[in-house]
Amino acid sequence: MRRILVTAALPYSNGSIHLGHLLEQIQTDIWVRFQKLYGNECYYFCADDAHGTATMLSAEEAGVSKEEWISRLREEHIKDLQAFGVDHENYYSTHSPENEKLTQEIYLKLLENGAIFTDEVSQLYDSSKELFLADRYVRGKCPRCGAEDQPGDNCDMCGATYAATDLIEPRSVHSDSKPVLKSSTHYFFDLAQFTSFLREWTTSGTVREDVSNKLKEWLESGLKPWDISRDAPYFGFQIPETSNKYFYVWLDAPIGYMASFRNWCDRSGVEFDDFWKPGNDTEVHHFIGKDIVNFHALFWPAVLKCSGFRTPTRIHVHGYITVDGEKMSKSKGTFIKAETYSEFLDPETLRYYYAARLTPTINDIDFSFADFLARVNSDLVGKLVNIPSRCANFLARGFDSQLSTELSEPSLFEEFAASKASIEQLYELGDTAQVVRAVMSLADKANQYIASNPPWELAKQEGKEQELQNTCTLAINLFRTLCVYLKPIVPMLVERSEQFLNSEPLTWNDVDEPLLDHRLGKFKRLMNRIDQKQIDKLIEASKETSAIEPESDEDQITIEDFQKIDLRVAEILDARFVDGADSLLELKLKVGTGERIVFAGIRTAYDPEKLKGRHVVVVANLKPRKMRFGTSEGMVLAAGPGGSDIFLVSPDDGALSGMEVR
RNA sequence: GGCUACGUAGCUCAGUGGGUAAGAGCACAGCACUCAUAAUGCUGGGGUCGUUGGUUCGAGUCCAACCGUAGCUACCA
Repeated sequence: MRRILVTAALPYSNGSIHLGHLLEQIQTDIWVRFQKLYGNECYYFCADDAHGTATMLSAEEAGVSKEEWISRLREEHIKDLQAFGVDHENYYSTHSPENEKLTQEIYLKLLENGAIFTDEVSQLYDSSKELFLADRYVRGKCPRCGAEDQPGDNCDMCGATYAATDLIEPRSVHSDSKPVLKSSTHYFFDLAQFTSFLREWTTSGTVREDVSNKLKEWLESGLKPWDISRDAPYFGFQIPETSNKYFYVWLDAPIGYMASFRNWCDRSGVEFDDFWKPGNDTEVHHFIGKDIVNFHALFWPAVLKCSGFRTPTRIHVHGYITVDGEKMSKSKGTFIKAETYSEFLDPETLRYYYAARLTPTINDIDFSFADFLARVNSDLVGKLVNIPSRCANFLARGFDSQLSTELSEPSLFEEFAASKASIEQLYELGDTAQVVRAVMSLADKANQYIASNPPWELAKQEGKEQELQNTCTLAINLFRTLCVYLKPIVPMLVERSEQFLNSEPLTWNDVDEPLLDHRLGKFKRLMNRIDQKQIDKLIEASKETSAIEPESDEDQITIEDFQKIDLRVAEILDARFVDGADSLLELKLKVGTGERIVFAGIRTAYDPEKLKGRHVVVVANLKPRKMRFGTSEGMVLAAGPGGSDIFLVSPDDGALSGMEVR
């Protein structure tokens, strides 16, 4: 049995979890769940990355303490990740006593081993804010192409790279003031001492070849000292024996992996040293995005090596996420937060889609809504869930949900089991795209089997009862095998399937032994199809209101157009649920002297009892519309994206039913 | 600008050390079926493999240049 410690990169304490974080967290979670299901000892750790200038300034802007700020975000992050079934042993924070202790211990080791030195650095300084400015926080005209408002490291317009001091008319983004050059002592880690170690380490199977090729550039152009200190004010850990120097956030961030683990060791009984001291046969795996390879595959192993810890077993690097072919955009509604996603769509659909797209390469992954809809509906609902759905009834009706004592075609069951070894390999490599393809091709075979031994025909024939039961038994067993294979990817769907199978939680080796002579649970719908409308709502809700683009002429209406709409104040006389409608409430409205019935899609946000007596605004001359539940004679106005965020428009006190609104 | 990757049917991808006539799933069209969430089964159309040039008896595969996309470029994290 392997003993494996796994980490995903630390989300920064400066914003919500979004599709990008989820790609990595889900990828890692799938890998970990596979290892556990397979029978290995595997632990998954993460944390919020709390330090740095950005969190410090955000807290200040929000008017709360830094501790309050990061603790709020951490709570939110944990909640979001749990909704997507991401199951960490511990989700900690880099701003923790364990991390401070480890960071200082490691620093002192580096110092003791002669890898730390100091040097004077002159850097742009915002004297009104009394803050040294990272290149990112200085903007000005590009020295090459003259483009306005470019950051201090490279130009977004022409791609030039330069130093912040080269910018024309530089200004601090914090105060708009002109920065001045100021000198200060910085602490450096002498990375060059580890050149030959890193050359060896990066080419010994710890990273894929494409990643090590990229790292060659760093190694061959000569490793420079790494600046690991920042001047006060800075949010981080203070460097021992200094009064105003702090550790750069990227020094303590990866140490946060260890700290999160140590914090958990203290309550779980697992030995910290088993995983972090050299000479053990345990494994450490980091999952990261391609943007932070240098920190994890150069700085981090060198720091570990120098301070007497073991180095990672493997660094798994993934690409970036784009949405419909473009970078996520707040104004287009493609900057999708975890919370918004889970409001409109089943989080597990994202797990499946990501799994279907993830390979071990650093290629970017495009979240294409059309592809997403098609894959989830066609694969999970049309193929997989369809199998029990088409057999369960026959077993329930004729056989009291009892499986037969033998399989009609054991060879087919064995064929499914024979994929086990190759699927293991694919999971281990992180090629879940191929796992999904392999499993879906098996699901096709299961459906073909049913089509060529049609239960609905057997059910009509006298004396074919045994054959019918056997056919359905095999189909259910094929489904069960597929559940085992997909369990790391869609654990919640498989859990519902386990309830139907009326069996213990499935384990990897269950694919070898069929479930026979066994009573199934009641079959319930295992998964719902995705409706395009849900996606539309998700995009709408993700659009930031402040990012609304100005209307074009064609979208504008005249005052005459507007006057055609008869808006009236109405009093809600009665409100009640509509049977069979998930989102509708039936409202009885008093508009002036008349009464009318309006169906409003506000059930997810309002309790009918609380609506009685309330005044709202209604479109009074809307053509009545026949619905399944009755005729709706108007429309009440409300704001918001939907779900629990619907806000009825009400007049101020004093307005009377029937009054015109204009 | 430099570096590392990527570019194959409408979409997502597979194409082993260059070698039969470029594959799969989805989407689309036709047929069949009606157990199943308009699910399933069978059949079919669709590609100058980013562009140009080169190496070779032979190139999607190797080389070069160019175009496009992404990331990095050590002080964003």
